[in-house]
Formats: sequence, C-alpha cells, structure tokens
Amino acid sequence: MENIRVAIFEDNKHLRESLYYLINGTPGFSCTGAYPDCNDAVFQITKDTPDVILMDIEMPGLNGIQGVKLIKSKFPQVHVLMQTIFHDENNIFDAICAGASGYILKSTTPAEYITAIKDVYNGGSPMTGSIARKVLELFQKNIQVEAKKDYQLTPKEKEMLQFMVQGKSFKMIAEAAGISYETVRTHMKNIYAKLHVNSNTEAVSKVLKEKLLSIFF
Amino acid sequence: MENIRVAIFEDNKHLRESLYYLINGTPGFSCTGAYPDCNDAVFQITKDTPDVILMDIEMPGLNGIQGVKLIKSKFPQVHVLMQTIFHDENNIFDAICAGASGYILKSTTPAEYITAIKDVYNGGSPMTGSIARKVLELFQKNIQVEAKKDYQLTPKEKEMLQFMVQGKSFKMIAEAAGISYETVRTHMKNIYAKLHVNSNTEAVSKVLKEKLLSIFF
DNA sequence: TAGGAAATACCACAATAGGGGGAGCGACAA
DNA sequence: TTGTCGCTCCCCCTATTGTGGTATTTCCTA
Repeated sequence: MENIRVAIFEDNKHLRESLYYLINGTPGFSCTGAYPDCNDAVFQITKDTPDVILMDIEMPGLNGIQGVKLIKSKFPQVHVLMQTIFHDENNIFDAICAGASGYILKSTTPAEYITAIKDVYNGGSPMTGSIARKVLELFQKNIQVEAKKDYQLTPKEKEMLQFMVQGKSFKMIAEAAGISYETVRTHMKNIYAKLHVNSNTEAVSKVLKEKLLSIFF
Repeated sequence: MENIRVAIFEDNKHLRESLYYLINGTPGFSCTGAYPDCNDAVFQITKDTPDVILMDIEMPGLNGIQGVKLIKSKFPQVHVLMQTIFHDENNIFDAICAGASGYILKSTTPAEYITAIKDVYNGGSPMTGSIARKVLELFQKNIQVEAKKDYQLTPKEKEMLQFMVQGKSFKMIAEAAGISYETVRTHMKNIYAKLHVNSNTEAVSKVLKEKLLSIFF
C-alpha cells in the first residue's frame, strides 16, 4: 500500500515532534516535513508533495486560516486538516470557507489522529459533532427566506437609522438631517421603543441583521 | 440519568425491529415507538414525546425529507437523525435544509448508532466523514465569501466585538467575558484604532457590513 | 536577553447617550 | 370638531462612552 504523505504545520515544538514521530511510526504513513509556521509553505509543499496537511490554527506569522487559503489556492488537490485547542467558532467558519477538509481538536488521541488523516485522504471530512452542528445551523440559516418583521417605523425614523448605521452621532445626525439635536433624540427614543432595544448599538445591530432598511448608503 | 427517548421511522421491518431492540436494550435509552412510515408522525410524536428521531430517507408515502420538514415545523425542539443507504448529494442537501440534525449511513455499527443518538441529544451533529465532506462542499459552493479585509484583530478583540454586536454595554461585556470593565474599555480603544472608527455604533456597523466576524454569533 | 505583542487593570475628564417628562404644529380622518 | 399621528423642540438628571494616560504580566521571538 502506498504511504499517505503528511506535512505538519504546528508552532508548538513538543506537539509538532510528537505528531512527526506518530505519523512516521505508523505503517502506511510518512511525515514529509514538520514546520513551526507556514511562511514558506509554498516552497515546502512543492518540495514535500504531501497528500494531507495537518494545520494548526494558532500560529505566529501567517496563521492557519491564511495558510489554508494560500495552500488551497496553489495546491487545490491537497487536503488540509485543521487542528486547534478550542472550539473557536470564528475560526471554524473561516477555516471551512478557506477550504479546510476537516476540523479536529488537539485533545484528539493518537489513534484518532491517524483515523482522521486516513479519512481525509479517502475523501472524508472528519469533524466533531458539535462543529458539524454549527455548520448545519449556518447552512439552514442561509437557506431560509426570512420574513421581514414590520416594526412600523416612520420614514423619518428610518432616515435616523440610516444615519445611525453610518456611525454618526446624534449631533452629526441633527446636522445632516437639518433638525435639532433634541429632535434626533426624540426619534431615537421612539425607535428604541419600537425595536425593543435600549442602545444605539443594539438598534444598529438589529437593523443590519434583520435588513430593516433597503438603502444603506 | 434520564433516559434519552428515541422514536424510529423506518420502512424496513427487520432494521426497524433491530433498532428497536438495540435502543431499548441500551441503558439510558428507550424507544418510544417504531413506525414503518411517517404518515401519522404528528400524532405519534405528540403521544411519544421523543427527544431524538431516527428517520429513514427512503420510505413509502411521506418520505424522510418531507417527514423532517413536517416534524421540525411542529416540534422544533426534536432532533432528527437521518439515515440512508446512499451518499445522495441531493438528499443530503434537502435533509439539511429541512432541519435534520445529523446524517448517518445504515452501514453504521450498533455502537455507533448509540453514540450518534447520544451526540445528537447533546447538541452535536454526527455524520460520517464522507457526508461531512459533501456538506462542506455544498457549503463552500453555496456561500460565497467575499475577501475579508484584515484589520489584525486579536481573538480577544473579536470576542469583544461579538458581545458588542449583541448590544451589550461595556459593563455587561466585562461580566460576560469575566474581565474588568476597564479592560473592556482598553480593548475597545484598541479596536477603534484598528478599525479607524471612534464610536461603538461605527464599530458594530463596520463589523456587520464587512462581515468581520463569523456568522456563528 | 531585550523587545514586542497581547491581555490585564486603573485613573481622570470630557463628551455623548438614555430615560423621564412636557409641549406646539400641521395633516387627516372619524 | 375632536383625536391621533408624525414631526418638531426643550429640560433635567443619570449612565455610558470616548480619549488620554500609566502600568503589570505573560509569552514568544529576534
């Protein structure tokens, strides 16, 4: 059987070396290189020709996400398996979008590492159940056609909100709209009551998330 | 420990009964019902109050996809674990859109069935590596991600912003993040400098418009 | 080992926002 | 004609935010 060629990008020296020995010590696997960062990834991958890359997310210099992006753009056939300490959901999303093929935790046992690598090599995408759930939820969220809620905002109130999402202060809005500062405040109070919020950030957030305004600029 | 209540919808009599005995024979699990189709699913679920539903895709009458859709619309809190023989990409997509929480193959071993049910119950989304890969591919295909500008925000700063877009005040963020109010303020100052803004609304607006944070929050 | 980056925390003062109230004016409809 | 609605403006007082500092700790790297 052909060896599965694995490259490691991991800044933690101890883990990097452990993985190196684990992979090289497992029949059917060989580690073509183990690097502390992916600043020279393109050169190293060109030289090593790995099938699977084990990529840490938290790294100095080019981080794991940027690394995946770079690698997938140059070597689309290579499968990248992300690994991280946390269920950092920000990163999970970014990694998936960047083209990662799987996502595992560093708490993974050696046997599971090997299984995950084999799985990725064979066209699978190993990931923990909780990560998979996040992906599904995101998927479902983006598919659904949301029914716009109607908060009965008046034209003037919508105008205020438009200035608000541009980051203007009440004073600036007053000037831009040609009305007094106190009137702006009155409108905002009414808006807060209608949107059931009690701060400008909440209002802006709600407006942008629920796409309450059609024209933003 | 509370039992995990499982209902089965599976037209194959042999598999249905096997699963029934498997679940009832496992401590911590009880099978509230095993049905050959989901034509009476609403009545049966109302009666059985299962936590998790094991749903076959290929069924006579109402098929699994339609079943999930129906069930999730009536009982949104119930988790549905799909099972199928094939890796049919269309079915996977439809099932996910219909609200399925997991997707396993019928070639799964009894132990893996139990693990998968437990995982779904605990908020995970178990799926085989190959199905996960399909999901990721669909994901990457369907959600175009525009090139994010990189403002070099640190993880902590992103965390602050996440709370910010939820409309939290500095005080609330401090409590939520377990750090002091003054530290929150320090982070915000640094964020403002990096984003070139000078108010919380501007920051929130920029974050949401430029999608600087993952959609997970 | 010196230096930087990240996270932590505090102080002081000015500026802005939030919550409560009241009130006038024009339009339009019952 | 009496309401109601939308828009306008003002006051008072408190809470929160913005801006400018300083400072310690930890971790990592040149």
